Amino acid sequence: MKKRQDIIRTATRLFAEQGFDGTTTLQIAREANVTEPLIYYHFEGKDDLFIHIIGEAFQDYHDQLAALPAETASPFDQIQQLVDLHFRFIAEKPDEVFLGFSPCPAKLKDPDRVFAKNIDKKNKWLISYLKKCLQNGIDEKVFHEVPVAETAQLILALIHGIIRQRGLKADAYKHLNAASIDFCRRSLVK
Amino acid sequence: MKKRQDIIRTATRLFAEQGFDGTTTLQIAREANVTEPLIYYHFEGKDDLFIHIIGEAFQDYHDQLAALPAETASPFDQIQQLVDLHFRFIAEKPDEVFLGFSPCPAKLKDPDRVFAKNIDKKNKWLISYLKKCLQNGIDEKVFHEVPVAETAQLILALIHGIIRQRGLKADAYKHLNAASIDFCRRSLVK
Amino acid sequence: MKKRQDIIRTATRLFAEQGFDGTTTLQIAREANVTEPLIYYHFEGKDDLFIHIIGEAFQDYHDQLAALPAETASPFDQIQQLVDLHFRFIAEKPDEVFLGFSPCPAKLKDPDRVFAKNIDKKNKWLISYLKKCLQNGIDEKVFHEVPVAETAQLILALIHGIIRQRGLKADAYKHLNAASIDFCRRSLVK
Amino acid sequence: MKKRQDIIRTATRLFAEQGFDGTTTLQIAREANVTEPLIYYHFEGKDDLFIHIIGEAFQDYHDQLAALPAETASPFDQIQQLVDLHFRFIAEKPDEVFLGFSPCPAKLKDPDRVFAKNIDKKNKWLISYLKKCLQNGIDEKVFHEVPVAETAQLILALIHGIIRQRGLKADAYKHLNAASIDFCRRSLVK
DNA sequence: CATGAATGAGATTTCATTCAT
DNA sequence: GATGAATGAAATCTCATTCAT
Repeated sequence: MKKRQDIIRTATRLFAEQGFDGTTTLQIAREANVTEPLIYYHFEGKDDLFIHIIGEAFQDYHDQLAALPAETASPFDQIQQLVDLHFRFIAEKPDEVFLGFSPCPAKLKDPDRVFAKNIDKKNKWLISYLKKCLQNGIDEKVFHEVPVAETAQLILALIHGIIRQRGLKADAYKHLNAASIDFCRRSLVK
Repeated sequence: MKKRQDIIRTATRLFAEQGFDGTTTLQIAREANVTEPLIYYHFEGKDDLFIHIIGEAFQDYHDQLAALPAETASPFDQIQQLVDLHFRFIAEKPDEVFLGFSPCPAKLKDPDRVFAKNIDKKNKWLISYLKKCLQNGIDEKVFHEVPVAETAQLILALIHGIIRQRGLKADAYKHLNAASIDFCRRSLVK
Repeated sequence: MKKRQDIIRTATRLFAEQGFDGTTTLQIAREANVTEPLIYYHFEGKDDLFIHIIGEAFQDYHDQLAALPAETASPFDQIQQLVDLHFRFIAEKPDEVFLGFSPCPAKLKDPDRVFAKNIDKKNKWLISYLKKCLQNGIDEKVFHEVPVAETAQLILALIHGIIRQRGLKADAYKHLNAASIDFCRRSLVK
Repeated sequence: MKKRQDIIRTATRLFAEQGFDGTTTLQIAREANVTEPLIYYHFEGKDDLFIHIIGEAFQDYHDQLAALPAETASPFDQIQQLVDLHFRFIAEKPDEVFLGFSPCPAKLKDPDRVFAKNIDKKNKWLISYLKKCLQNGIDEKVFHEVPVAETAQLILALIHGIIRQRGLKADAYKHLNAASIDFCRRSLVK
């Protein structure tokens, strides 16, 4: 059972570092100190292993998104919570987040497009959340009159861009987090 | 000679859509309406084809970077020029830019790490450019007192994030461009 | 193009000798003096190779069945023609016939059950042909009053049984053919 | 101890349905509701399990063959007894008989060719038995003057052919048995 | 008896690349 | 320039079998 975790941990790292297609099952096995067939004992195949990893990451992520204080907080607080959440998640599980925000591997036989739909849904949810916050802020006259759709897209792009920057230290994320919040606040709040 | 262009065009698109490892030479050949050996007539191999594509994109990109009005413009103008440049480039050659800002394929035998070094150099140049602009702005008291390193990284992340968002229409890029500039201006300029 | 035929010939023999599951693609390649990937160049896979072989055999067989002189001949002549046809076919292409009368390999992904349906159709056709001949013979009072369904099944079993006996010489088939015809004639014709 | 029987029963069915090579130990275990290692507790391996099944079937079969009333009966009675015996056996243990009359799996490591020799011996015995009966019948002027070797082979083929027809009901075998006996009698007995 | 976990050997398949023409 | 045929190397996956408990 420990070896199963070794496989998952190693695969997560390698998939994030080299991509799904750039990672071989042999490499995963070697770096996890197991034999190749063990991967097939615990998972149905390379695809299944990947989907399992993504699934777990999504689960965790969605739980945290659902726990966001939706109504009570002020518009900017809500945005800050969203940004903070992502920074926390990045610092904690950089590989998983990276994979979760990467395009679906072309070869992955995903007949029901579970994968693609999840990403799509997640992006739509984030955009919708940001748009709501921005609109509220504008309506309440606490935000400048920014173009809502574009600004939402832009903040999301900022988050994406930070996720893609891998290999930062925990400290660096903390400073970057603070700078990002300040950057957005100055731009949005009157 | 037309077929050579077909190969390059098709390969560029497929590499961007599916990644280097996720794209086979057979697929490139089929979608370009040529036979596989023709790829090897025009290029030394898959790696060479990829490097050629990246190289052309970099060339173009570096030329445009070099043409940025370094000294004369105001600090924010300089930042705007950089952002605008990327937006123009994205709208014009989305696949090439996407590839240029993607991590190097793990399997690419790049003994001298030409590829990796180029990316590194490019990122360092951009960060350094942004830091210089920000420092100037702060020194000239036209910018707020932002943390220079983090803010540079953040603006770069924003650009990266927009590059990763593929599939937008030309019009969408225009609006996003304007919104981004305004967003940054409000945040930076006193 | 010659090598393609070598693959087909070798595979036919090996599939007949050892069964589909008992034959490896490496063995086929070795005995056909080609490399394994060449099999995959000419066919989509082991399954496809097998289906191709069966398909060709069936085609040939069906054409010969269709050429049987249905109406004109006397009831026993019709039966004789059917038996003779099979003996000719066995002597000529023992492996193909053997495969054509074997159960479908369990592992063969045959989603549309083309294979199973073909065998079924063929058996039904043969039984129906034999029943018609027998009924005609009985009605014309040239045959004994045998139970039609069972006797048809029995003659078919005889043919099957001979097909399963592999490794006979051409001469042996000739004598067995004659003996079979005489055996049936004595049993059926008054 | 019950599980041992479950393994044997399931393996027998699967080997008959899918062939030795087409059946995996995992499949046997699953369909017998046991775990794979239990198969290895009760048998030395897949080969051993198969040989055990064949062995039991042969034992039973040989005992019945030995009990055939050799000398006392009339020539045709002897043939009838042989045919009846097979029909009884088929109706009772269709899978075992089917396996007993199938070619030896290519992969079965059978260094002493026990398996192959058994089949050979059995076929030779049957042919020799039938030839003796036929010769006796001809010598006693109760049979037509048929070619002995070919006719023996032919009757054996008939039996083989019926064995290969799987999935018939008990009733169907009864009728087919009667029809077969009548068919042979009319053909042989003056 | 019984099992969950693990593995060595090997089967099927893919793919970048080359050869002969 | 261009191609059909072919291949070495390696990737994914299967399977009979064993080990530790």
